[in-house]
Amino acid sequence: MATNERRAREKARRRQEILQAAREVFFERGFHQATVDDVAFRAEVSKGTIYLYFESKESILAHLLLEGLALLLAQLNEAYAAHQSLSAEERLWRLARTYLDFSQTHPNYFRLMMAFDRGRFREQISAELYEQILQQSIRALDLVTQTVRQGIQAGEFACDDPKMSAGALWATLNGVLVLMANPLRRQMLSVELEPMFEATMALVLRGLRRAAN
Amino acid sequence: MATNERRAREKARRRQEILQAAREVFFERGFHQATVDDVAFRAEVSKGTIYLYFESKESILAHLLLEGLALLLAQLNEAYAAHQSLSAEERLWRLARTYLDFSQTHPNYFRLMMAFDRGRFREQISAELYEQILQQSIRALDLVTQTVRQGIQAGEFACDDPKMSAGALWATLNGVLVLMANPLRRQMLSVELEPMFEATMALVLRGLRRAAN
DNA sequence: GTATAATATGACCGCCAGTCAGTAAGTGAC
DNA sequence: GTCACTTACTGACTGGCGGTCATATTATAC
Repeated sequence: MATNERRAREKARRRQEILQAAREVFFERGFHQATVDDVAFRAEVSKGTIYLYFESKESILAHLLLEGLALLLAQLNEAYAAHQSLSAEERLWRLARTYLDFSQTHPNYFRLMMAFDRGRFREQISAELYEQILQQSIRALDLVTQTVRQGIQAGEFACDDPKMSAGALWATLNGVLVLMANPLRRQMLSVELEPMFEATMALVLRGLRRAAN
Repeated sequence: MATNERRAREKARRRQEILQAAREVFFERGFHQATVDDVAFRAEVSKGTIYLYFESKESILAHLLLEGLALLLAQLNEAYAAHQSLSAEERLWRLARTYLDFSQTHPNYFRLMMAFDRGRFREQISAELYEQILQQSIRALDLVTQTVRQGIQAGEFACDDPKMSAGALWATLNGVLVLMANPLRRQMLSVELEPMFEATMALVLRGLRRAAN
């Protein structure tokens, strides 16, 4: 009875089609402007069907966020793996730049990530899904933690808690990216994203270095 | 014709009453859960009246945000003015701690601030109101910039762009506060807000100091 | 070919932000 | 006091949307 398998495959494909449609619609019109009917129309499916595959509008968004996280993680992993021979500081730079790059090439996914910790999202998706997303983002952070740890072992960095330092670094980058995402803010600070990003990274990494250096 | 004055006064009071009701309702039930009818009921006014005083639900929220910003600015100004004799680094600590303190004692206002740069808000309030909010937040940043500048002049800090450094510092604090606002994140990082905040500040300030130190 | 299960549909519901025709209260002139 | 007029307020109503469910359609099994 291979029928069941085929069924499962078709079901999965349908789900992907809906997700694809949602990606297009949400990214084109913005989550709040987009309606579930829009998604249904784009997916060539009735609205009811959407709800056979996802619990809610927010849940669809959450799955898109997971996609984005997977993408980011892949890029970070690549950056992490590719430069084992470099100094920890240089590798942190690469990781950070990968993140910056991601935020620029996939602004929609990035926006989703930044929105995740906030408000409704948390309340409107299932606990498992929520935790899944959190887990993924922790994985990204672990790459940073590992690198910091290696930097400490190599005597490059002077700090006693790599986890905390990694967290601080991560929070800092998020802070900069969010702050600078707003054109009017950039204008008022009269700085562009890249220089600000560079300066902030330099500042924090300087703080991380051994005093000797 | 003092009548007009009284009229204006009454109008202003009504407005304040609505704002007061909105503050209570929004903070109690959350912005999205709360309805305009709730606010109207609490203000003992019909829904229509609400819309005589505010353009939209979001606009009410924006005015609450302005309140919060005023409160924060007052506290920052106080902290800034009170410790002129201390070192720039110590004064940055005080400013940062004031901010941390604000985020804990007025979590609702703080949440509003963090939400401000994101999504709908920007799209759903008037351009003037939007810019007004931005201006206020820039004022807060200016206190930091001033302090950094003084630190440079005093030879405490080694950096060439106080504005950028202040921006970096500000972004960093925001990043930490947002990241650590989520209980599950704290759990996963196994750090509490305060230690993380301290560690991050220490890290950045270390980066700011003259190498000599 | 028929019984059964799996999928899909779209009219419908409840909710809510925002509107507007209508009402009430206040004001100034005489 | 009352009339004309302005200002302030009201709440029933509208349109739009997320989500549901009774019904229809299609596939499968025997």
